[in-house]
Amino acid sequence: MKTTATSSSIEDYVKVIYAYTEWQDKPITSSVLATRLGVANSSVSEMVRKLKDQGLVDHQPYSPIHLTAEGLSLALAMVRRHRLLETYLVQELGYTWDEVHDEAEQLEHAVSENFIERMSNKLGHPVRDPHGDPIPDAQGRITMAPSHRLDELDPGHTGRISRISDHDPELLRHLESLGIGLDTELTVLGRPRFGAGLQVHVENSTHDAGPQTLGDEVAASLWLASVGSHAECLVQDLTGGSLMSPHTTH
Amino acid sequence: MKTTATSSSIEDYVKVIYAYTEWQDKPITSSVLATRLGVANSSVSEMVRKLKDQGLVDHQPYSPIHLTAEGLSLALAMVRRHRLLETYLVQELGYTWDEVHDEAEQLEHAVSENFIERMSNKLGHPVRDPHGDPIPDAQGRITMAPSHRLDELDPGHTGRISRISDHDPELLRHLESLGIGLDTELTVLGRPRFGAGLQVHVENSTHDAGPQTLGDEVAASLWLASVGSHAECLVQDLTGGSLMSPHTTH
DNA sequence: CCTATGATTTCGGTATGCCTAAATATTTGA
DNA sequence: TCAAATATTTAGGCATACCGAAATCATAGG
Repeated sequence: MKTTATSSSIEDYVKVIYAYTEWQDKPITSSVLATRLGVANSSVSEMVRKLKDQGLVDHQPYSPIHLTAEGLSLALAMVRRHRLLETYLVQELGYTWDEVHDEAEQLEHAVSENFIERMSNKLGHPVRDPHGDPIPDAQGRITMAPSHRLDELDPGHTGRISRISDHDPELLRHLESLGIGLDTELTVLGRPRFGAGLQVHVENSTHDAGPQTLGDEVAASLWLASVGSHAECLVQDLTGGSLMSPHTTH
Repeated sequence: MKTTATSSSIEDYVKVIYAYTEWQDKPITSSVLATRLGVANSSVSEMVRKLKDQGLVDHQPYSPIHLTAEGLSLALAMVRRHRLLETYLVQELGYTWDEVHDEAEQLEHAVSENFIERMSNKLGHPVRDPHGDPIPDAQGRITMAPSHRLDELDPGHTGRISRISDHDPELLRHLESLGIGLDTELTVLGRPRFGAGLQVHVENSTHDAGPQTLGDEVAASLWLASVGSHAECLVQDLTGGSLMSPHTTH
């Protein structure tokens, strides 16, 4: 397993490929990858060839792109970096939820393995970031309570919020004002007879304890873990050894 | 004052040019710059032309290189970043003196202005780093007690160590074992009749309190501030406003 | 079945920042 | 003073990573 040098571009490509399949399993296509990275399609074509040469992805021309075991390992290393950084920025430097993403995006390519492990240590080796996204351990293993998107649950389900999509900072602020955060206990009441949205009962609310209606977009951004299940489920493992260090051009 | 985009290479060039004149005043030459940056002379020639085009240096062909006011401003911003980062890594993440340099070298190009100011805030806005090197404030102003290199002082001088050159990590460890650190009180006794070295009396020593002999290299790595003088002297100022942000390619 | 449409790749080109080798300028000392 | 040694710059190239335009592939609809 020769660890070829990985540039920060390569790290970004691999990370985006991984991210696309984290919460659903269709593999990513060239054009989606281009959009997510903000580069031209032609740039992706070239880079994917390079990633393939380096053994980070499997790819047949005109087909979707899959990570190899080695690519997955690198992606998980980057995800670990990103989420530990976000957690650290919030807990140690007082960043707000919506400030951290861009900062972490830059830092993840610049910090050393030493830095990462010292951070993890200082934080007490957290297994999830401030949004509830799981943080892979140094071996690339991911642990997370089995969860479902709120908008896919039938009425009656009770559980605690285990993940909040961090795509829209505005939405994060909206949820805060509703008293909904990580680990908030919630019961799904159902969809109102007419009109949109999902009615839920927020348990711990410091606000009014009554039922609240969440917009469709909001409900699709929340994951619920059954309140009974304390099972932490090992979602991801890498056969063989420790996470590859991204080995940036230091 | 248009702030042209500065790459991390440009930041390095400007920082090294500045560093060369920080503790003596001969301007840096092309080949010294090349050595310090670890690049070929020809690369320096090209980059210096570019720095000149961007208004960061003054330079006539075949002559030494000077920073312009704008270049100085950028250099001070980078020095501020570097030294704050070193201080932070030592104080908050338990790095040792000799581990911090390379890490800070990478991070200084990646962190945002926001990150820097949050760090400075958390550290209580320190004015010097763990080696005693002054940290410019956000306006580029440097404050430091007037000091002299130990090997340039006449016998009888008493003062406290105000700076320790961080070039040789081994030397740092050696000093530690001698009980000499930042703010250690010291009296210069003189040079022994024959042979090399400088005899000093270490005041606060937790070790034996007798006179110790420092090698020439050691003595040249220590700066002493007179113990009476509590004057903090403003060494550097930038006419006009705040430090330019390096504005990395974020 | 076969074409039109959209997705993907290939083909020249650009910018950065580095290199070696060759040319040119400066300095030094015989 | 002037040639040899040294310092610096120019010239020609390379790698990375991007672009737009043109060519090629895949597939859905008629």
